[in-house]
Formats: sequence, C-alpha cells, structure tokens
Amino acid sequence: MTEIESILMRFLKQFDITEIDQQLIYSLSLQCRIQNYPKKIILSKEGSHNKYVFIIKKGFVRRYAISDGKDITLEFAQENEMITSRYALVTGNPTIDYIETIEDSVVLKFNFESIKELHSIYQIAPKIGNVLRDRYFLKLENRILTLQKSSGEARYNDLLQNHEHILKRASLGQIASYLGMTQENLSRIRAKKS
Amino acid sequence: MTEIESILMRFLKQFDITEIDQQLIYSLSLQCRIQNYPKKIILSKEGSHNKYVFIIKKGFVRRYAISDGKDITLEFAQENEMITSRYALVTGNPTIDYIETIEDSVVLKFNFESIKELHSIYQIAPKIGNVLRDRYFLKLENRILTLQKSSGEARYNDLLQNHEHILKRASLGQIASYLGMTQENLSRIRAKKS
DNA sequence: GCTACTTTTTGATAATTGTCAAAGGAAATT
DNA sequence: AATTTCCTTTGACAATTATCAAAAAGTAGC
Repeated sequence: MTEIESILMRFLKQFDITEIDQQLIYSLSLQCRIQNYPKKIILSKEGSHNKYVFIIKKGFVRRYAISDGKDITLEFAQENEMITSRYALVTGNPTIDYIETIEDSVVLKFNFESIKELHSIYQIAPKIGNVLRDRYFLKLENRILTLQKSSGEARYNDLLQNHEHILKRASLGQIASYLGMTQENLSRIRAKKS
Repeated sequence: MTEIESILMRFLKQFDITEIDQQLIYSLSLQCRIQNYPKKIILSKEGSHNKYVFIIKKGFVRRYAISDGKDITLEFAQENEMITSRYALVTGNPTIDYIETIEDSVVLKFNFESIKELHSIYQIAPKIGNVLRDRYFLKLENRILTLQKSSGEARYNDLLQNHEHILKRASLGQIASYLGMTQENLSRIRAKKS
C-alpha cells in the first residue's frame, strides 16, 4: 500500500465506514498528492476557483475569512481531520475564505472536481460523503451552541473541555476570533483560571 | 396530484433538483401526513426516540434546547422550509432538543425511518438528501459567522438584513437566545434603532 | 548572546451587556 | 369590558468586555 493510500485508510477508518473498498481507495489515491508546507503558508485563497479538499497528515491548519476587515477564524483542523471551503464546493462560486497552515504541515491535497467524477462511478463514494457531512453537522451545531453562550468565560470553558488541543496549537488572536471575542479579553479569562 | 404531493413538489423545487421523479414524490407522499397544530404545541420532545422530519406548509416553528436550565433557540423554520433534529437522525440517539410551533401551523410530518428505506430503493433520494444537507451547511456557516461578531448590535443587524421575518414572527426572548444575548439587551438595541 | 520581530500580558478607561425589579402593553379568557 | 396572563420595556446598578496604549515575554535570525 502506498503512503497516500494508508493516509486515506486511516482517515476513513475513524468514521465507522465499514465498506471500505480497496479499489476506491486506490482510485482516490490517484487524485491527490502529498504536500509539505511550512507554517504560515496559504493553501487556498479567497476568490480562487480552484477547489481543494485537504486531509491533514501532520500539522495544524486554519480556515478563516476577512469580514469587515477583520481576520475571523472559522475552523481548525489537526491530524487525521479534513478541511475545505464547503461554501465553494456547494455553491460552485469562488472561495470566500482562506486556508493556511499554522504549523509545518503534511497534507493530502485533492482537487474536488476530480473526486466528483468518482461519485458517479462508485456506489460507496456517496456514502462516505454522507458520513463526512453528518459529522460536520454535529461539529457545527455544537459550535453554534457554544457561541450562543453570552459569557466569554463559558465559551472558553467549552473550548477547553471539548477541543483543548486548539488552545495549545493556535495563537491567542486566532482563538479569540474563533470564540467571538478580543484577544485581550481571552488573555484575561485565561489568566483568571490559573 | 394530492395536496401532500403538491407540498412536496413545492418544497423540492426551490433546490434546483432537476430530476424530480413523480414516482418518488408519490412514494414519499405515502410516508407522511398533513398535521394541523395550534401554536405552542410541542412536535418533538427531548429524549424521544421517534424521529420526525417536518416540512412547514404554513406557520412558524422553532427548535430549541434546554442548556444549563435555559431555553436556547437553535433554529426557526417558516413556510416551505424543513426542520428536524439532525443530531438524533445522525447519531441514532434520542433527541436532545424540542420542536414547537410558534404560530398555528400546518406541517407535513415524516417518520424518518420510513424515508430511510426509500434511500436504498431509489437512486434519486440520496441526491435530494445531499442537496438538503448542503443547503443546511451554508445556513449553519452563516449563522456561525454572525454569532462570532462580538457586539450584540452587529449580530442584530445580521439578522435584520438576512432573516428579517424572524424578527416579526418570534418573541423577543426566543430571538435573544438565538443571538446569544439577553432579551433586555435585545430590547434596548432595537429601541436604539428607531 | 544579541537584535529584530512577533505575540501575549497588563493597565486605564469607556462602552456594552447582564441582572434584578418594576412598570407598561398586548393578547387571551371570562 | 374587565381580569388575568404573558410579553416587552425601562430603570438602576454591577459585571463583563472592548479599546487603546504600553510593557513584558517569547521566537527567530544573525
């Protein structure tokens, strides 16, 4: 098995996808490349028509948008997680967000268009898509529940409890915008805890 | 065409689902009922094992959770929209949220289990599911961007601009929790605007 | 080690928001 | 129409958060 195939296998195994077809893995593996990036490299730019899906083999990656001139973190992805601009994939419009490495990273880079074709060929590809989408739902809904908490401390506690790794790997400003507060406030909330 | 079929057609037409199969519509129509509810009726309870999907024909419906003893609005649905507890559908666990009518409503009520079977029979059912999921993504991602804005006024403005109908049809407390603030604060923000 | 650069912390102050309580309005019921 | 109930607004005050500025701490390159 190639390295790419083994990364794909490891990624899919976490989702209780029982029917992992070796042939499908092989076909997928032909549609992507392993890429090495230093930190602070932009993998996907706003306005871009190229639509990529990234699976993180090693490192830490962030998706963000510029809204009202401010850098707003939308999503983090660590090892064995996937990150992509769903807006672009779903609407077919140019990307409205950026994806960048926070740490030196090794990622599997797919061109989404080439995967789409596989969807119609293999029965199993849609099933994988469904599972990935369903997982992402839960993630988003939990995130919304966190953001609805009006006190900053409550939102920080949610992150501490459910995604502690983010606090260790991202910068203060990145985390603060993710939680919808200023970095000064986050710094003080954190200080109060220790 | 029965009334149920025509509601289904109208619902699906808004999603650019080109291949609407009359046979599928018919099959779906057998799996659901039209229900009339007065306002303030709970359609789905926390802890329930019955999983329903509702399409709103007329009226206004709200999904909410009780978190730390507080009523938190998660979602609103108006005419021609769908509402359901995705958590329950995806995980198979009992529902963790409630769905209730805000106005007198006419809804199409599906039992999700019976639809699931159709998925495997018809080619098109998964495609519809995909489109519905994709739309819901965008909704959630936009909602997150709104909630990340730290000032209450900015969040209110987002709602005013993108979902003004909510401000007209829901109560202050319901909207306030939806935006992650107290109703007193929302009342003052609103007063300041006029 | 030193310097330049970036990130985090701290301080002071203003603005926003939450909390509790009471008053005012609107809607439903009798 | 009057009463009850529910929802919204207002007031006073406390707590939280944002903003701006500067200091401190941490990183990277030399």
